[in-house]
Amino acid sequence: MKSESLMLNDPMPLTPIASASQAEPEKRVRDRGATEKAILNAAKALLAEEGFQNFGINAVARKAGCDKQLIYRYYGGLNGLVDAIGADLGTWVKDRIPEDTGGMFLLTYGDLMERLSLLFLQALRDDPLMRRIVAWEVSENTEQVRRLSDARSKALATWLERMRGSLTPPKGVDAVAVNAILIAAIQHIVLSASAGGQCAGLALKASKDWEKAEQALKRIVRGVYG
Amino acid sequence: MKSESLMLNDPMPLTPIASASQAEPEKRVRDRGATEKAILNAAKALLAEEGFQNFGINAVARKAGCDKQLIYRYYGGLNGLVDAIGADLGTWVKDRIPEDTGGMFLLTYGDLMERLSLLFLQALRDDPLMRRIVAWEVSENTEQVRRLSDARSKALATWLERMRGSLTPPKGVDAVAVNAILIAAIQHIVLSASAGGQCAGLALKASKDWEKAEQALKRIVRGVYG
DNA sequence: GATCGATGTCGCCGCTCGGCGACATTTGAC
DNA sequence: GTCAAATGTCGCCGAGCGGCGACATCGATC
Repeated sequence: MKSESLMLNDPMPLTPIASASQAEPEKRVRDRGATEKAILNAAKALLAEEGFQNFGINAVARKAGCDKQLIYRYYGGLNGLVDAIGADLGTWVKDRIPEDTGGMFLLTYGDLMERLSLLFLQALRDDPLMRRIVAWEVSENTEQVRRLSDARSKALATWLERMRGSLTPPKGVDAVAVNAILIAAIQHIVLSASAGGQCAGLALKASKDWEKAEQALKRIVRGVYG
Repeated sequence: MKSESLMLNDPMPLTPIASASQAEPEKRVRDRGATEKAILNAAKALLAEEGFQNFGINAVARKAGCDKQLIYRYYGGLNGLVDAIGADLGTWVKDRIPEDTGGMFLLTYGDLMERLSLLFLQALRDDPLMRRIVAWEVSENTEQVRRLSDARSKALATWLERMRGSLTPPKGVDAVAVNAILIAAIQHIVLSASAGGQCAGLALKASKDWEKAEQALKRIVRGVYG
């Protein structure tokens, strides 16, 4: 309105909020795709950083630096946005499949499960979003969390499947049940550590604490699978 | 005000809420001790039934059938009330120590840990409040939850200590770390089952599902402790 | 019977939330 | 240039929250 000439290529257009005080928001100009991505990324970041407690329309919009109305328009509300996060979780698998076996030959199912356990432990430790989702899963049973949970368990299952290759568990062991317990253990250990820095009296802060935990985990895996 | 005679011994005094339509609240008449207990019980019940999500001053007061102001007066707010719940958790130990060993001689550390694992699993399955607290612990790291967490881990530690007796773990095994992982596994399995009826692809609804889980747990314990 | 502390009740405050209608601005097709 | 659709913005609504001040009622004591 206030300019009748040179309205194109304005080097620093109107910024409703002081431009230098904010960190990331990255100006977008009427680019729906970019805005959608910004919203999705904001949602993932918010969930990873703050947890599901303060996860809501208003908070996501604030973080994305856009109006919440856009979340309704583009994702149909929080549920749709959560679905989008879930869909995004599918990419987790590819990122977590190492090319080689770490210079180690996996000859037995025990070899495999030892390696998978440690890999999964490390992956969870490195992935705050995944951690928050796991914590969410055991805390609520709403439609939203169920969808996320489905996506996550599907991703986990295909990951395990891909890594398993052709190795089969020893006879006489209920591998599904045993592995479920191992996964449960890993998830809870990481969640506990992440929330309180310890689990059942075992400190989990320094890397030497984690070495102890990994050692114990290996012993357990070897105990069942040899 | 409207009665100048017979104001004592009124058979049904003023009930601000219809008396027969409510379930439990149990009329109290200016009995501070009873009111305090009612508030504490309401808080525990609310936490156990609804989880920590909707746990707040208003909800507790509603459930206790009293005014929220009393929670401030008697407990100094939610924090004090949570402390009271934590203190109450100490009684958990006594309730969970069986008199006999279930007709079984605990000769080795493996015998002991197998039994303790199954006992702990069952105890958690039977105790919704404990479950909610565990879920809370891995979801938040606030002052409130830290206090509850301390109380719970203390209770758990003394329980283990009492049950352990004079048995000692085998040499060469980091029992603290291994047991932390076992406890983590049990807690997460129960939480997962409670929230979604399954864990990592293992269904956990029917009692035969649980038998599988217990079997696997036993194998794992025996694997490390013999 | 008057008094006063203990106990219980009421209603307000400021805030955030999810949800949405109404409006402003830009872009692109014609 | 025109105009409609796409995109972004503003502000309202009803509800619930934690917190608390002010008030009502009861019971014991003198």
